[in-house]
Amino acid sequence: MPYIMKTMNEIVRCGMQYRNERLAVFGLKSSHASYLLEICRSPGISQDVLAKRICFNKSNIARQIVVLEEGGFVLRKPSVEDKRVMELYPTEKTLELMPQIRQVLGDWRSYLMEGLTAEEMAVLDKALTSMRSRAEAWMEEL
Amino acid sequence: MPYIMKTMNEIVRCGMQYRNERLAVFGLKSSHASYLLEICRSPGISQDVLAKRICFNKSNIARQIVVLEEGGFVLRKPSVEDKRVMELYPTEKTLELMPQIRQVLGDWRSYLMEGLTAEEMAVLDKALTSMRSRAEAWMEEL
DNA sequence: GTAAAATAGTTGCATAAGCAACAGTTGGGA
DNA sequence: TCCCAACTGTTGCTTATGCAACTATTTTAC
Repeated sequence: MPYIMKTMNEIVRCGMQYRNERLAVFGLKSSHASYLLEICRSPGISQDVLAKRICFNKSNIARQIVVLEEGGFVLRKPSVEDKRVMELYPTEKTLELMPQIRQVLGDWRSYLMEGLTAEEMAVLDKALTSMRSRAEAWMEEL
Repeated sequence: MPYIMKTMNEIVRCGMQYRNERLAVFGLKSSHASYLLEICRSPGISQDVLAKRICFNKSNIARQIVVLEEGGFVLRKPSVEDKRVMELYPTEKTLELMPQIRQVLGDWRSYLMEGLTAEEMAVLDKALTSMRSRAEAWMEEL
């Protein structure tokens, strides 16, 4: 199975285009979904931790978070414990929007995974989770 | 398993950085590996078909192929049957380089998949292949 | 207690990518 | 036959991304 990674790349690129199309009505781009998802999961998360969590360069986080803040999707609050960090919070607007965003992501996932058995899905989930943790481990050591 | 796609995105982004690092010695970037792999698999492939195969926008293909041609990695030959298409061929240099490129891709794959059983790998392969064909089917219909 | 190292975020720069518009070519239908 | 639609590739434009350098804080070591 020499083409697994290539296959994954292609699925991911298609997914980006799908999200770009479906999220446009909310004024969001493909990558913003990851940002908002993670911020909602961990309100108060710092930009640095966010960057590592979703494997983006911290400079992109900085710039896209500005966009999301200007769009009223995210609040940035300086941390009181550590003046270096900016805590990220979802706005009301975002919290109300999340079900629709999750719907878009869920639609794509369901469409792609149609035809797979529950067991295959479980293996896929387990395997990908393991692979991600290894990928992130590699990233950690510079 | 609501985070499968997000997990895949993250694995893919890490992989891009891995390839960028390891392929730099050959004067190649992350995405070039996909291009060369596909051109070696189907010598004479057109830019349009290549774009669809690896899920890239055709304008990127056009520009990156110029880079690869200038670097001596790819030959472009106008098709005799259809004057619109440019046939893409690997150069000798590329053919000699491919084992090393495959090695880089293989190293990353092996590293990521360490710990998975042969059966899990098989399921992963089957599931991803199915998902890719569905993803590409979606792309087809504009 | 202070200096050096590590951390969080920002910004400048170069580049890769997608979209849309365009030109040239081909093929099918009136 | 001729015209229109579909196709292949190119280019202009905008934007997203990564890297490296920088500032400002915090932590660590002496």
